Amino acid sequence: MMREGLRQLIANEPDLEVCYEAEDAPRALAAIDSLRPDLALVDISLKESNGLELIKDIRIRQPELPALVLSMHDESLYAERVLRAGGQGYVMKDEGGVKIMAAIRQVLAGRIYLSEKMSDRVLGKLAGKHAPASTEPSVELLTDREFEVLQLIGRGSTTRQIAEKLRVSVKTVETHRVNIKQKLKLDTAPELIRFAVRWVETQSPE
Amino acid sequence: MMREGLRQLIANEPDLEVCYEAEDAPRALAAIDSLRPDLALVDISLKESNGLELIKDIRIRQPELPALVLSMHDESLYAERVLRAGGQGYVMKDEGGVKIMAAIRQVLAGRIYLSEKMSDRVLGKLAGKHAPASTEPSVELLTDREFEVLQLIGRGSTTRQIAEKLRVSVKTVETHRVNIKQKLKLDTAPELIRFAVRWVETQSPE
DNA sequence: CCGCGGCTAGGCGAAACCCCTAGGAAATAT
DNA sequence: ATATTTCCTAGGGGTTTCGCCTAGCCGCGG
Repeated sequence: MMREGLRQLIANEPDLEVCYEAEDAPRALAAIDSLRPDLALVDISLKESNGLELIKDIRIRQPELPALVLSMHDESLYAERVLRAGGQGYVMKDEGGVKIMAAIRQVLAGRIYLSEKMSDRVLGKLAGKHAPASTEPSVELLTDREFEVLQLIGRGSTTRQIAEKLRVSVKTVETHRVNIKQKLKLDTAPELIRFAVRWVETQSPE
Repeated sequence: MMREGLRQLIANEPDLEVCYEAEDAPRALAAIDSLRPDLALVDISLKESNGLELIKDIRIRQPELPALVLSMHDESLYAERVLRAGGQGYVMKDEGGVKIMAAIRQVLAGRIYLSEKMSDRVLGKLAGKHAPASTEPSVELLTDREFEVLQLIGRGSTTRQIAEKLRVSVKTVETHRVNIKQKLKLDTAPELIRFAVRWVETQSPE
């Protein structure tokens, strides 16, 4: 149904045309090879395989073909991953037809599309970069001590518990937290904890 | 865009008509009062207020008006809560037009609609055989409001932000947090956040 | 009618958060 | 060799949240 609405939206634009709708990634790639579209709209909420791999495959086969990702998630992490995978834009499904069309046209014009709040977060980190060398965000900017604190935060420790474990003052831990937030461009304490929890999870399997 | 596709879908049915599309819950309720529709389609995507409250409000105002919930989440917990709140059905947005129409017609016919796997789970649970085998242990102890708070915590919101979003006092949110911690047997605030983040992640996998 | 669960919210002290500054040590640049 | 930067440390002070109280209101069910 999502696709139906999207097709309708595009069909209303006189200068745009939907040349194919793929059920899955293999068919999408095959169609891209044969039909040579100007733009690929990728739904990243696909169960069964993920859209990021599809974007990477598209990038390999046709580096010039821009990919605009439609997602139902509003997480900046996804937007970052999309850009790192080589996608040209990221727009949420519930954004409304106007914004989606704006995204489509912006990407067709060769630009990157991100919603404002996303671009604020993401742009600074990986603007212009096309080398996906580093896997995770800028965690590597953290010092050893900050890194240590981040991990303890990610395990659910309180500031006091961290201070005790590291044998330092609570004030010191607070300073580390502030520095971590700045380096990771996080605004609030809950966001810091959330990031830490996620990061710890990705680091240690299970 | 979602709405556009949905309207298109319904417009293609000769015997069905879309009488109104509401931007938010208050407008929806007002329109329900004046237009007296045969069915309410409720988007439960939980950005901006929540659909459960809307369903309850609908139930109060017009007990005979059936509500079919459209969601992008596929957790059985949602389906259960929807039914408990008085909804007549639960269907996922990416289900395809055919299934969505089937759901609409089934609910219009006075029946409850659930996807197969959900009805299996929900009915099985009500039947007494306890085969949860999924999700965290005691999240189901939470009330709707607590559940909502838990999700916002898991998305990295501060207490204040949650209070603003839910339009209640900070104190109320704090009370909810305390109750959640008790029910989930969590000791500290960071542990609560950690749990919430993990739980939210299991709801919308990458 | 009354109780009970759920949502609401205030009081209050302690803890955490946030922004500021700052010293000493080690690494790095000049 | 000296200067600068970086890192770890930590305090001051004001705001916010936490944690544990109590408590009113309402709808539902015995």
